[in-house]
Amino acid sequence: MRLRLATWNVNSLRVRLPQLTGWLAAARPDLVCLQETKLEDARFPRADLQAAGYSAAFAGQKTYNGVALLSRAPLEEIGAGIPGFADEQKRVIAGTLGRTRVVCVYAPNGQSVGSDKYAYKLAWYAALRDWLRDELARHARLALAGDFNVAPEDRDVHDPVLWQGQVLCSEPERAALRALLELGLADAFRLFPQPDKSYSWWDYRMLAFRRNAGLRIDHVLLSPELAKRCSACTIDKAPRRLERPSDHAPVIAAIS
DNA sequence: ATGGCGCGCGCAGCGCGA
Repeated sequence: MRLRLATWNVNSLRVRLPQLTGWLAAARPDLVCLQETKLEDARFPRADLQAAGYSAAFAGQKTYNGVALLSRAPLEEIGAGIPGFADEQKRVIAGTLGRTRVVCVYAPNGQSVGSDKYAYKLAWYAALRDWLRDELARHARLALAGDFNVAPEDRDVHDPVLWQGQVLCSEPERAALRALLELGLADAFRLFPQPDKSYSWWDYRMLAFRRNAGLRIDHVLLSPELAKRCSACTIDKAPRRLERPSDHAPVIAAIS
């Protein structure tokens, strides 16, 4: 099994489709988790992606959220949402490729610490953890990838003092992410030596990308069976340099 | 710095993202 697994928050699939197809041709991933497609399912560009060599499974809605899985080989056991967690927001889609289970997530942003959206974020994380515990029991080879909207540690934050206690960096959010790691999942990016100041998201404002004022909030988490087969994990900053980019860069993991 | 950008919606300017 050789698998190149990627995740990318595209911030509107309609706008980013040309960049996505260009990136697919250049990076040649086998499986891609997309977030913030912002498309109803009837508007999903299935034919364009088929022409690019990928079948798709998707769960979308107008304007907000929306997730998809792109795969060179057919996916099975496709399911949207977290079972038992009623949620109008399309944030989760899962599928199985051979013996590998892939769960694509777009975690809630949380808006600000203490807000209703922050409470929803923590409840969503608790439901995700409970479900993943069962999924991991069923699938030794499991990848959980997406936009987690949490920077795990201060080294994942360009200015930890500025961000201390803020949404995306607060201790309850970091604890929620750690609870996933405590199920046995490994942060693929940290399995390898990485450059300092590696981030996956940069604000559109304040020349943040040029200043590398970013956060690492997009992650690929791997079960032990996949982690021991993982040979690399990198953030591809090239798409963030294009005209009209997504504010997120893709993260790609190689599994052998 | 506490705005600034970019998206969708829809046709003005707002809600939202992170």
